[in-house]
Amino acid sequence: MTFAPTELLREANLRVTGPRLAVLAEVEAHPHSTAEAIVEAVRDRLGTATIQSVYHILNALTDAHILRRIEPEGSPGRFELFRDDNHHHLVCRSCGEVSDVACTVGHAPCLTASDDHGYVIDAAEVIFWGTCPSCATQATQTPPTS
Amino acid sequence: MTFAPTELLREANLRVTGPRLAVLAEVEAHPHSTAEAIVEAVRDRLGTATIQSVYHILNALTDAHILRRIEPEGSPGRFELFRDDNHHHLVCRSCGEVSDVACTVGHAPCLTASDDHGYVIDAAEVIFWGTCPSCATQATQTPPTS
DNA sequence: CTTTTTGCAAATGATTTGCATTAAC
DNA sequence: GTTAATGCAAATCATTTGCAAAAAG
Repeated sequence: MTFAPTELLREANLRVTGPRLAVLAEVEAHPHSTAEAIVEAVRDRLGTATIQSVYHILNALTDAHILRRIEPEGSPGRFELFRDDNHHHLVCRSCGEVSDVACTVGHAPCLTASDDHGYVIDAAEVIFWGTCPSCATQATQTPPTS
Repeated sequence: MTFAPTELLREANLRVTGPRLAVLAEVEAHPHSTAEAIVEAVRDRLGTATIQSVYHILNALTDAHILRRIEPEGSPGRFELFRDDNHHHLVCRSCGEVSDVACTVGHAPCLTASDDHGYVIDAAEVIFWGTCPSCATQATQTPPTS
C-alpha cells in the first residue's frame, strides 16, 4: 500500500529527479507498462521525455531492485514495481497483455528445481501462456470457413 | 531416443532440405543453441548458410512444433527440439547458459494459476535463474577489495 | 513445372552507448 | 562545485521482410 517513491530512490542512493518520479508514478499506476507506454506517460506529466532517458531510468531502477523487468518472448519488455511477493504472470499470446497471478503455493520459494545442476538458484519465474478473454472472444467471433 | 528428422519434416508437410536437416542435427546435438551458433554449425556441415535462412528455418520448425524457442531475458533466443515432456529451464544470469530441469511434479500441467483471470491457459513456463557452477567459481576467485 | 525454400539486401524494433549539457546534492 | 542524470545522435543486436534465384516434389 505504502508507496514512497522519493524514499525508494534515496535508499538506493539515486538522485530524486522529475523523470524518475514520473516513471515510478506511471509504473505504480499501470504495472506491466512497456518503455514506450512509460515515455508517453512521462511526456504527459513533464512535457518532454526521450525514450533513451526512460531506458536509462528503467535500467537504473531495475539494477536497484526498485523495478522488475518481465520480458515476454516476442514483445517488448515490461516493468512493474519490484515486490518480493513471489507472484507470477499470465501473458496473452495474442495481444501481449500481462496479468498477475498469485503463486499457487503462496510463499517463496514456491518451486525448487529437482536437479539444480550445481547452480546457485536465486529466482524461479513462472509465465502462464494463454489467450485473454477479449482476444478469445474475437477469435470465436471469426466465422469458421464453411 | 528415436530422432528421425526427415520424417519430422514430412509429417509437418515441410520439404526435406539440406539446411533444415543441418539445423535439426545441430539442435539435436546441442540443445539450447542460439541462431548464431546454429548458423556456424550449418556452415561447417554445408559450406554456406546465411543467418536469415536459419531464422526462416527456425521459424518454420517452431511453427510446426518441431522446435521450441526459449527466450531468456536479455540474451538471444535459444532453440531445442520440441518434446512434450514438461521440462523447464535453468538459466545462468552471468553467461546465459541454459540447462534442462525435469519438472518437480513430473507431468503436465505441473502448475495451475490460482486465478486465471478468464484466460485460456495453454502452457506454463518456468525459468529458474541463478549462477552456473563455472561462473560461481570465477566470481569467488575474484579477490575482494581489501 | 509448380510451389516451397533459400539467398541477399534492406528494413525494423528494442535497446544500448558516447558524449555534451543540465540538474541534484 | 562535484557528481550523477538527462538529452541527443548514432550504433548495435536480434530478428523480420520483400523479392529474385534455386531446389524439392
